[in-house]
Amino acid sequence: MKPEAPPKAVLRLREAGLRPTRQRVALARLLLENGGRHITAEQLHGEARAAAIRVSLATVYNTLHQFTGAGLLREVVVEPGRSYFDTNTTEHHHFFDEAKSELLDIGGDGIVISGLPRPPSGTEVRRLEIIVRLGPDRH
Amino acid sequence: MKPEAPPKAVLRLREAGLRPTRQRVALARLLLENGGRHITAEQLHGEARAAAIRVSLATVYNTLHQFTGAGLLREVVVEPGRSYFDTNTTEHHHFFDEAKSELLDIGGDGIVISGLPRPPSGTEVRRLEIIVRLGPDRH
DNA sequence: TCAAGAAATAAGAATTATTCTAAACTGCGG
DNA sequence: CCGCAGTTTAGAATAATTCTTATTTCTTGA
Repeated sequence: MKPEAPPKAVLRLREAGLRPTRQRVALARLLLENGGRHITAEQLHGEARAAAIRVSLATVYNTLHQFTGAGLLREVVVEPGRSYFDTNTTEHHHFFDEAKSELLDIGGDGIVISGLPRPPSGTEVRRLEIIVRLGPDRH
Repeated sequence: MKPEAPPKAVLRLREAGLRPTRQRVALARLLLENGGRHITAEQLHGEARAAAIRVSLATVYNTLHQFTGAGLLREVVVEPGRSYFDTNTTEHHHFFDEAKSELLDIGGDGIVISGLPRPPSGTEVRRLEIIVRLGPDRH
């Protein structure tokens, strides 16, 4: 008799209303136990395979979207034809290095935007994102 | 003898170093003579067909990218799997209505952002974009 | 005005990321 | 331990975009 304490990932999933299945728990571990990541579905699938987690690519996509819906992840779209998922769900922004196709967080604290018009009637703001696109320093 | 003055679109293309071919001139007219548009390749192809311009989808894609490279257009990426091209190349930002999949310009004047960190070394800022994502007003 | 070479276009195949489908599997309440 | 709703899977399907190759069209210079 050893009443195992449920691992943290299992609790996070339950709180989010998602059944803690084998693959969701495994993916949650990869994602949520290493903060500050920006990862594509293919990359996560690769990491899962590398970690000997048997999970299909379709499930990786499903899971990423479910996590996003549950507020565990944030989807970031900066390149045509590819989505990144950000494990940082607090208010923040991004640098995007176009040469390396790499996202970098810009902490949300201390950033102030003034002069924005109010949204058109019938709509309200869901999220405000700043993307600072970077290229190689030409000098 | 009637020494036709070259239409404006032809001049714009020449300035940009692009040969004024039949299809480029036609697409330039559709795009540049109606300011403030946000259009996808498929949409532009549709408009061209509607205007009885015979042009292939591949050429529409090529042309949009060439125009973007030449600074006549700006590419805006807000949705996974689809690119918009913006005929407004002045400094400005966007509302994105997620329900209608529609972009709206936010004039760049009077918008001030403070508190941004400087870019990582080896890189420099190519463009700064603000995207304000909108959803239906829930009340 | 014409010919030749360079550049551009078109049609369809190919690619890439993602979503869908239908069947097999599994966590969980009873 | 049963059963079923919710999940997962493999592979097919889709959507946007890019590539390939042959053909066509600009431009230049004789």
